[in-house]
Amino acid sequence: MPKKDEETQIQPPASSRATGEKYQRILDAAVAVFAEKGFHVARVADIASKAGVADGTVYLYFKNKEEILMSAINTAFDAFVNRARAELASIPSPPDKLRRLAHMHLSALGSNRNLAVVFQMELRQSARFLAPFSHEHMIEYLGLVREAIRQGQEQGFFRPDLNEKIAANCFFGALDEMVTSWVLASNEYPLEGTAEPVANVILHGLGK
Amino acid sequence: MPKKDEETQIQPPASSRATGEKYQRILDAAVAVFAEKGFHVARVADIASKAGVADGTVYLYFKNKEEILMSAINTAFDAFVNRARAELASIPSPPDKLRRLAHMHLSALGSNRNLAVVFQMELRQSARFLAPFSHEHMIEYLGLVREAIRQGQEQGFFRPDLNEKIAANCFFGALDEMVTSWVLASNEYPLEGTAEPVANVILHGLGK
Amino acid sequence: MPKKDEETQIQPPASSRATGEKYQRILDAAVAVFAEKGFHVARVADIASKAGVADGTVYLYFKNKEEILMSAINTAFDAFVNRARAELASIPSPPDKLRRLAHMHLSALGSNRNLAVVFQMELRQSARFLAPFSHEHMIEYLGLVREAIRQGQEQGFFRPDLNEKIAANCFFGALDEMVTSWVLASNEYPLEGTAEPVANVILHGLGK
Amino acid sequence: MPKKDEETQIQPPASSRATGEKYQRILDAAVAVFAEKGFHVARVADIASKAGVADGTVYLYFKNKEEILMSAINTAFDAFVNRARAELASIPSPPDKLRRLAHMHLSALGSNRNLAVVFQMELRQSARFLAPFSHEHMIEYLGLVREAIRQGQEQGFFRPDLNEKIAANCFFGALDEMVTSWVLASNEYPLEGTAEPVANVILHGLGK
DNA sequence: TATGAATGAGAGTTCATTCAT
DNA sequence: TATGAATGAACTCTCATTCAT
Repeated sequence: MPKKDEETQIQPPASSRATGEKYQRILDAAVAVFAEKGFHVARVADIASKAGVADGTVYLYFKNKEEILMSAINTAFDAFVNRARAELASIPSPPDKLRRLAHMHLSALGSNRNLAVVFQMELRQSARFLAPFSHEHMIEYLGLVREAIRQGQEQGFFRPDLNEKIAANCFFGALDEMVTSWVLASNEYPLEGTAEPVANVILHGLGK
Repeated sequence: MPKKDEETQIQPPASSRATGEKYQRILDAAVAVFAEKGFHVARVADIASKAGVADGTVYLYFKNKEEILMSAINTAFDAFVNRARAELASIPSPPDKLRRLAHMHLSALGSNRNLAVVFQMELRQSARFLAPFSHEHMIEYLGLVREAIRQGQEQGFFRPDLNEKIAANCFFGALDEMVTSWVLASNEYPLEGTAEPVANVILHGLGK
Repeated sequence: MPKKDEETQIQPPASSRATGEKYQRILDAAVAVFAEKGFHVARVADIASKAGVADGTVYLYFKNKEEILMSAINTAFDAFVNRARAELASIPSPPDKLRRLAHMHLSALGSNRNLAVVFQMELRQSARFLAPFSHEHMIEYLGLVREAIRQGQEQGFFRPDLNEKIAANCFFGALDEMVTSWVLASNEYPLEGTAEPVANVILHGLGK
Repeated sequence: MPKKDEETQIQPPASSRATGEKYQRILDAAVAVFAEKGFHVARVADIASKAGVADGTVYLYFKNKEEILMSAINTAFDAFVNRARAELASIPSPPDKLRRLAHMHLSALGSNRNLAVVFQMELRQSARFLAPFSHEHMIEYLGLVREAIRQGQEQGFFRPDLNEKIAANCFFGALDEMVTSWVLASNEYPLEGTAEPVANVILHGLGK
């Protein structure tokens, strides 16, 4: 089980000031404000104010408002995909890989509600209208899923006739919907707790 | 097989039947513009221009920009849920109900790409930040799915230990991801064509 | 002798509203504000306020602040050069042409102090940093001067060994400096009144 | 013939002789940046960067951005007027004085294009909107010209009926226009080379 | 109903200047 | 002296909405 909080910690790029302390504060504030109001309604002044810096200071760390969102998404996504790839490498069984991914996915977003809100609410828009960089991450993530499914088919765990892309979408879509549902829910419950039943349904669905 | 094009036709409210033609033109233009630029970036002037009316005319039919989006979403959602409810009533087998829903879902959005884009890109935002009315539709739709699942459990088609809400999320999430994936794809393919394999995976996953 | 006030009237482009009334008010206000503060220090809000319109209204008539300045300069310059060309055509004697140009030059700017200030203070900058269009006018104007000088040389009025471009610069420079000097002077005096003595010096200087 | 390069060298005030080197570097950088972008568009950071110092360092030598421009203009103007006064004192003939001034004027600016650009583009603005100190220099310079003209009239070289101020403006205006024309020209040519013909025209114009 | 000119609040971004180090 | 991160006031331009015609 990964340490939850660090999982989704957003890290400053190497180019930043040594400490990155203010960078981090602005990024955290931005995620909170984006989560509360949505990217377009959020004002840079809100972010600065929440981060406890002057408006202009934001622009010492980020080129513009869009870059703040992109940084938040990309950093978290990057970290997640890298951790996921590393962990999967040490798991031989394809079904176990998917089960592990389900846990990681729901744990990562379940441990940082603001980030989860931003991912569920802004990621699709950003994939379409902002830098398509974030979409690359998505493709990479789905690539991990597809790889595991392919291996599962080869090793006889999953039905070989299933279209691998559709299967991956089912897996990802189910997890994604769990997060959306959790984000929109007013009552709090541990998101990762739903990983097993979801994995169960999908793995069973993929199996023979 | 449902008649595709009419499925997602947005209907004017009874009060403006007389002028329905212009109402409809504005709504269609709005969906196209929202699909192209996203709600926040779209300008009311774009919509008016695309609808071939003056800016001010838009406000004779809609209170404000937000109401245009809400009308588009609600009208389409309403129509879809009503049709879905009606169709499901005539299908006795719970698995067949879900299979039918998958077809309707993917057919409805697959037949109107602009509307699909708006649903996939704007619905979540609107559920959170705009009138939560659209979320009601979502709950209603998921209610249909849950009902079918519950019946399937009662009738022994599906595993009785599955949490019905989670199962519904898996079903809906898988379909939703197929649409998102289709919307973001550059190459064109018939969305409804993926209904069978997706239903297959999920139904198999729910089964014993 | 031309009617002074109409000489420097700035006219709206054909594309404008039929009346151009507001266009004209904004342009006049802009010239006054630019004259008072200089282009960069002048705020669009100053112009709008002085014109008695809302800030946004300015942008219904001009693309941006720079275009306001360019319009003011180009319109006045255009009108001047066209009038000058027309008048010169009816004057056979080259020295009389230059004498007439001196009067027109000083009369045009002497009848609209704000415009004169803008020309003397902003024209050079605009020639360098803004659209070089205004510089084209300058070249056109100097072309008229050079043409008259060339004719004067051919007809034996002026020394044939004088470089025509340098001679034109002397003529224009002398007039220009009279305007600058008049603009910077605190005491008021009729600018056109200096046309004769200036023309006298330069024409004498060009003569044999 | 004067030594060209030193002519327009900007000197630090006595108080900062010790650190004159950095003072000078900032001033030179400022002139270059002002010449390139114009005073208002130039950023202090540009100047600091070009001078190879930190932004804050600029403020150890100058009170503000405006003072940098004023210092550059005043220092160069001061040096020029002093040299001019000294040289004229040793020239007995009024026409020769003017001829010498023409050479000095065009040589001084012709030997430092950046400074020439700043003088031609920014001096008028600064005379009006910034410290009127630079205007004092102008009056002083024109005073030298007027003095020479007056002497020329008394000694019978120039027509006695000419208004001395207008005559001085013709002289200065012609030179000034030569500089402006040279600054705006894309092709390079030695500015001082135009001193003789210009002086020729004006002196002839002033003569009997 | 329909128009579209006019409004004016609002937000992102820049940059001269300061000051703790 | 020198630095450069931080500040925050200021300004251009946009656009949803209104209303006189």
